[in-house]
Amino acid sequence: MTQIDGASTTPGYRVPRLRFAPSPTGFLHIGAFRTALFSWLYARHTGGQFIVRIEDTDLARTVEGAVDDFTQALQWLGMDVDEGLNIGGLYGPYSQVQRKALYQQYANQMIESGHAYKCYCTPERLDQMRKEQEAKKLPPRYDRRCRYLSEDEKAANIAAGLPYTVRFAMPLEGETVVHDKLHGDMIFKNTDLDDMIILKADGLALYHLAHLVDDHLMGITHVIRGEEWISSAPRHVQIHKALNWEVPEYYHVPVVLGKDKKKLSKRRGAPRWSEYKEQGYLPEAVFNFLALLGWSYDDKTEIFSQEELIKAFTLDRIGVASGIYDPDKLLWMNGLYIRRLPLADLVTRTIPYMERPEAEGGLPDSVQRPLDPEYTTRVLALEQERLKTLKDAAHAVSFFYEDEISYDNDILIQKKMDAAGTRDALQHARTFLAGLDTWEHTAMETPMREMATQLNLKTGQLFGSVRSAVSGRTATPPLFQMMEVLGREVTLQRIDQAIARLS
RNA sequence: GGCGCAUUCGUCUAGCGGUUUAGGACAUCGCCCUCUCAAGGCGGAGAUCACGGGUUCGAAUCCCGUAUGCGCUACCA
Repeated sequence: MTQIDGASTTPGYRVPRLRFAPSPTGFLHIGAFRTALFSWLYARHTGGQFIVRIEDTDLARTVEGAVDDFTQALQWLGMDVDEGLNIGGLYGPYSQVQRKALYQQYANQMIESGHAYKCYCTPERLDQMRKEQEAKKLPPRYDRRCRYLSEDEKAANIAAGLPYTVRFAMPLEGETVVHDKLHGDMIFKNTDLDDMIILKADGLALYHLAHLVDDHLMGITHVIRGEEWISSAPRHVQIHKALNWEVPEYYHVPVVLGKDKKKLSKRRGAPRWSEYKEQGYLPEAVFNFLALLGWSYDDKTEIFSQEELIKAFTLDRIGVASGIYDPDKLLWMNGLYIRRLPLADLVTRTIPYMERPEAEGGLPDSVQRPLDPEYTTRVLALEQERLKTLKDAAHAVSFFYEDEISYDNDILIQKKMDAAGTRDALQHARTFLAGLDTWEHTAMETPMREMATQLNLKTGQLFGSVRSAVSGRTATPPLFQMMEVLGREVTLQRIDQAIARLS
């Protein structure tokens, strides 16, 4: 295996190198990508590199398809990767199972230097020890039995071929300082740190060793990770010392909490990232929203394009307090991004949602696919500012496409009106509309306002009846523009049907 | 239990010793606009800056306690 020591081959100034290192143990929710986003933004802000590495040392929990899933997520969010699995790079491989020998090499090195030792304790003994400690209300911790094995005992264990793990020999006194750029210096007593396992009995490294070896070899300069790692950070600092390696800059960012104030997790109902795609959220809106989850620019700016974010993003403006993620605000932001979309983009991006089967939130199955892009452009022009998600469109505009609309007769009859009066009003409207020279909304409004006056109706009453007749709805885009798009034939036909319903 | 991190409107946040009667955004309420629904505009309500002590002429801002929340405490990451 040829490896390049990234940290030592580039003396002096190093281009920032940051990584996203998920473990493929499940499908990620958007909170998980927020940390990746910070790394990506900083890499792009500084002209550095963004690396993706798979932390797959836990074979038992590895989930099929997980790597594909987050690869797609990065793509969807527009986070391009400089090095990583399936892409390659100078510091590969980028999957930890393929780097097994490397971890063993450094573990051995530490055994030789006295910074680590082989532990022959069985899982059963460990379990029992933990139970006893808990019963005595003591902090559960390895009792370091194998650290003090005599040479004879060691030889006997080796001769017997006993399986072993490798543990890190933590300093027995003193303290460890973790320099964190967000939290400042965090000081830990070494007596609170135990001799954790760094190599499992099967020879594979644990996260504590593996991530650090990789970060070093891959020349990672800034480690941005969730604050759930703070507790183990002093252990990582100690391993760096034992290996005589430089500690990267740590940024422990707050976890994202759900409504229940617990760490966002799939088990607690946090949607997968793909849910947002499926529901018709725009990746640029999700990206913007995610960036604001624990990071802020100033006291007012919160809408940023990706380019603006790259320009504005600095690590020092990441906050330290955990925040509850607010789906309402994301929904608002998505609506805002939809409104700002050029119409042509909106159409091409919305049509796939509309063409989905009815059962999946698309238009009624009776509507012919594929949709006419030109007609749909005219339809969506009227609906754009009313949409919160792309998926909303199908329901909002279905009456533009249906041959038969169904509705309750009650909605035809407006306040302070009766069936006969409504029928009469619709008849007048029908006659007028049928006689128009050109079918343009600008030609409709003024005459119909006059008509309302003549009929002794409020415009709201007349327009409301016509609206319901033509759409089967009570909430629609502006009436005349809607009728223009529907066309004369459909409009008149639907008014006729409404009149028939009231007879 | 131990160790650690955090604590400004319901929520996200600005604030880094005096410019603050604590600013913005979402949500909420009201008004305006208006053919409905939105969008938009204007305005209201909403935070004794967790609490208690210090330091200082002066603290949301610095220090120390307490409380609460969260995280870690695996041959998981």
